[in-house]
Amino acid sequence: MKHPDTAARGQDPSCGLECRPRYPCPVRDPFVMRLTQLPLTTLKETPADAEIISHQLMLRAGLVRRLSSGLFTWMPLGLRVLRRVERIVREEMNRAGALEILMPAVQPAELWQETGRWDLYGDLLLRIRDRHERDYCFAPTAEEVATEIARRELRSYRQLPVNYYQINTKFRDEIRPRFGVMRAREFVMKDAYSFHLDQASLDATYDTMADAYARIFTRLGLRFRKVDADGGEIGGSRSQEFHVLADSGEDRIAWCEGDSYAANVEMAPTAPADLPRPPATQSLARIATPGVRSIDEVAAFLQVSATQCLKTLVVEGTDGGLIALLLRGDHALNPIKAERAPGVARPLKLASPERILTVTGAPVGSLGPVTLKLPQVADHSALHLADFVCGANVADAHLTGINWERDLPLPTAFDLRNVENGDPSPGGGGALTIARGIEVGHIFQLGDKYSRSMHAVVLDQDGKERVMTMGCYGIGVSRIVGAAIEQNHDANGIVWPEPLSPFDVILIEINPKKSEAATAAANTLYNELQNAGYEVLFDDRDARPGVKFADADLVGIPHRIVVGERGVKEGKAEYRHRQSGTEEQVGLTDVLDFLRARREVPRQG
RNA sequence: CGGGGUGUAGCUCAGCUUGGUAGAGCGCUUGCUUCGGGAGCAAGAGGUCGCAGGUUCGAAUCCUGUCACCCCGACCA
Repeated sequence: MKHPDTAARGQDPSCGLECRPRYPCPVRDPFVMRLTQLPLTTLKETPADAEIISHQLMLRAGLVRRLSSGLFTWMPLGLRVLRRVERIVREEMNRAGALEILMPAVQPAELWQETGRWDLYGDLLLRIRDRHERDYCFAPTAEEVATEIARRELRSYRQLPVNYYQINTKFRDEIRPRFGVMRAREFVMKDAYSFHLDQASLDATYDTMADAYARIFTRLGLRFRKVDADGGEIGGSRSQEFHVLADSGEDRIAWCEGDSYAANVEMAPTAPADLPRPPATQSLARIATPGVRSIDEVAAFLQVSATQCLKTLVVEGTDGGLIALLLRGDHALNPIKAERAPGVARPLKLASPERILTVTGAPVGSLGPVTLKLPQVADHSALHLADFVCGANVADAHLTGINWERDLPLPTAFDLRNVENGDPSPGGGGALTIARGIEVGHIFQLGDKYSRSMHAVVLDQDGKERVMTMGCYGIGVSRIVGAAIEQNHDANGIVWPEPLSPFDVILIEINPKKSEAATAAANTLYNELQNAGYEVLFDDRDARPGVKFADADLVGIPHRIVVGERGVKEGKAEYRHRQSGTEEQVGLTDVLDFLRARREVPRQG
């Protein structure tokens, strides 16, 4: 039997069907918005396996439940947040001229074999076999399918450019899922794929997408940065990431206010020092350093700063030999840069301690460039050292007072290290700031990597086949929910930005069984708010006030209206703003006007 | 994959060293009293102690294996 979904807001709840009193008719409201009808399970205690705050709060507030490693069920409140993110993403993608489609989440191996990714993708790809023993995968991304669609549908340059997108579940069999929905194995992603006749068209769409992304994250109420990024395996010339700023982020990004330079730390270049190297003041000496291995130990033992030490890392070379990489003691090797250094094998691989001992005769903790019989590449800042300290290539001994050119020749100079807070910006506008970010968006220019291998062509003006050039553009929809919480919470729980909150307003009635006048006032207000277009969560539970307040704070709905016997006698309700904590008494009949003044436009529908 | 850790009630955990009838707090149910920031009292429901072997008169506890989950690392359009 079908429920007539006709009960208008604010009207008699009767839907014309017989509902037994114990089971109130569920179609009374446009959504189930009464807490007596929505089994919300909040947790006072933090579940043991939740590491970061967003994961803890999502579990405590009943937004998601873990089913298995990296797999989550989105519960009613959480799903509403996810839908709000999707909605904004969808609106802005449509506005930017992209076309929504929905591709299969399960994809045939043949397509992935065409581009070679069936073999290249490795264990991250979840492979499935059907009853006919045919191979499939659960899509971690959809370049192949999008390209397949384009090569079948698009015949003429006149149809270009086209930008297809979808919002769909993806699966990546992550080695280690963690941080709740932030690095889940199954997740919701918006992915878009654009097709062009030439680079100029690709550039235009790429820029349009960059603008759309900025609009999306701005509308979501998030603090974010767009940064230059490494294209990674996906290839292509231009690539930028959008990061939500949060201390728990897995990425580090660097930017400069002075010149608007911004890049992932893995990308930001360092330059040779402007100033000449300081003059040598010490003479070379050899010191016994029994048991001293790490830079920290060396610095402590010799009473020098780590910045006076030279770090020697040994990696495998392209010719099968070893190469020494030299860094200042306090600097960190940047693997992506190191892979570009002359003679270094890709992917970067540190040499094993055993092999280093065999080849150099010295243990890992006692290496240094002086007398080292290996090709050497030095970071710019390592070459700026004077009177520095390093291993003596003999166990338990270090050299001090070393100076370039006097004690050893200058090796090849290269940019090998990560930038650090305060390093000069490549843009020349001052010092870099470094912060942690959560990658929530990534845009790429793919070029013809996929379209060429899959022969995705159109005819140009001259009737000649031209391989289309492609861009792709991703947004981690479910990850955004976690990232937003990382950025917006306090000691009492989540503090949703208005556009993301599962509800616009939470209405709390104090002691529902005590005062008929208060109950009537609360129900009237509830209906009025709904009629005005607000999505209202009505806490009509027969629970103690403290419990309701605590739940309201935990769930984080931005605007709270409390109706109780005390206030109703004076014709008042109480308003509280979740973020600022400010409270005000508001006349029961003034609530709508009051909220209107405090909120952005009530959402449509 | 390497290293570390944990599996006992829905959740957080104790009990295990030294084997002897399964525990606490929170949550849940019922009643009474309460009621504007996570109430009090009383009475309840709820666990084949991850699973499989083994040792033993007897195993949550000891042994072996196995599975799951978590943390660190490597990895990550």
